[in-house]
Amino acid sequence: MYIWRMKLEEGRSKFIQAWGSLGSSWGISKSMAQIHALLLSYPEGLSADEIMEQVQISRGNVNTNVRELINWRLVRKETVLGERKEFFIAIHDVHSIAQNIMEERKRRELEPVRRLLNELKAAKLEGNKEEIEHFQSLLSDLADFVSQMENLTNLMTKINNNNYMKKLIKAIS
Amino acid sequence: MYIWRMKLEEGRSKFIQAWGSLGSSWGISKSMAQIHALLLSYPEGLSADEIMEQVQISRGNVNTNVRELINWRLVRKETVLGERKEFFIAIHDVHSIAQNIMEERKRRELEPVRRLLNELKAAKLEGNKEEIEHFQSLLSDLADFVSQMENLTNLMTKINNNNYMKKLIKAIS
DNA sequence: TTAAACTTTCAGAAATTATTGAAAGTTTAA
DNA sequence: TTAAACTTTCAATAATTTCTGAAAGTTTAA
Repeated sequence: MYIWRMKLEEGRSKFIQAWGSLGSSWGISKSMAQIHALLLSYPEGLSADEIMEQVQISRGNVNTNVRELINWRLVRKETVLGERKEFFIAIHDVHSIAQNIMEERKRRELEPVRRLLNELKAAKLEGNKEEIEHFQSLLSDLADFVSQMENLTNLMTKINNNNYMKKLIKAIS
Repeated sequence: MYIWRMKLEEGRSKFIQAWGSLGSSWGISKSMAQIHALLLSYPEGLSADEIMEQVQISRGNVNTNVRELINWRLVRKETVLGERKEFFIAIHDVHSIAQNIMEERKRRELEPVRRLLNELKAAKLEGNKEEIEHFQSLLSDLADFVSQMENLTNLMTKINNNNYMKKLIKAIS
């Protein structure tokens, strides 16, 4: 692969831009993904003004999306002694990032499915016998699938904290 | 849990509606998710007109989204002897569904990340030494994470075809 | 061939989601 | 207290995504 020279700032900015468009395909707003990329790329915390400046977005947008990143536990607020304003610093440990994203997605995506399936499973259906059987077997298959996904995300958490487990997974997969 | 009576059609329609809104949070268009839910709930294939009717969407929308479902390998075209029109039938096996969704997401989400990371890794960065070190260690951590996700999706494929493996996962997680 | 039956395409409209920016709210130092 | 420094909110607007429907394209039967 050809090697070229690049200013750190240029690399960072490429990373921020690219992470932003990737965010969209992950169902995350561009600004949120860009702020996250920016904060990941800095060892230390940045203020709202610095984020506005670097990502070129409004104050309101920074506020909203930083709050969201904090909800996802991907970013923490930091206060610096003698400074009035708040600083925002990313969680830098990739294992924690992965785990927090997984947990949030489980909560947002898997749990509503489970609720729906339980609701439908609880109903006594009336109509064509074969069609009902098909529909109910669909419901039960989906419920199994959801459980399996949950097992798998739990497994991922385990892997993250355990190098032996990581090797085991690699070996059997 | 209280048990109430419900017509099959009503249950199906609830399922379609709910799957549609879940689709949105999965980054899938509502119509695509609804069509998929409809087709999953029928043991046999449906024509474009039947889909339009049941999901209450336009012909163009059906055409676009059914094509997308076929790209994701979640639906197949079917022809019925003596019928001019095409029918669409869902893949009903939940393991295949899961596997195809995983593969498509891997392709769409993980691969672009890998490309970005490789591009940045290949550059010789110039600037503050500590900041560069931090940035590069971020890149390498992310690359590790991507590999681990890939291992995990491969593992999922294995699990699906192997009941022993499924139990193993449940046991260790 | 023709024309009926069907599928595909795509420009414009509608719906949804993200962003701005200014006003309101809060905290702190003096 | 006051006022400066900062954060939050949210109505209006912009950007993006999805959907419609009519026209163009294709296939098949006669």
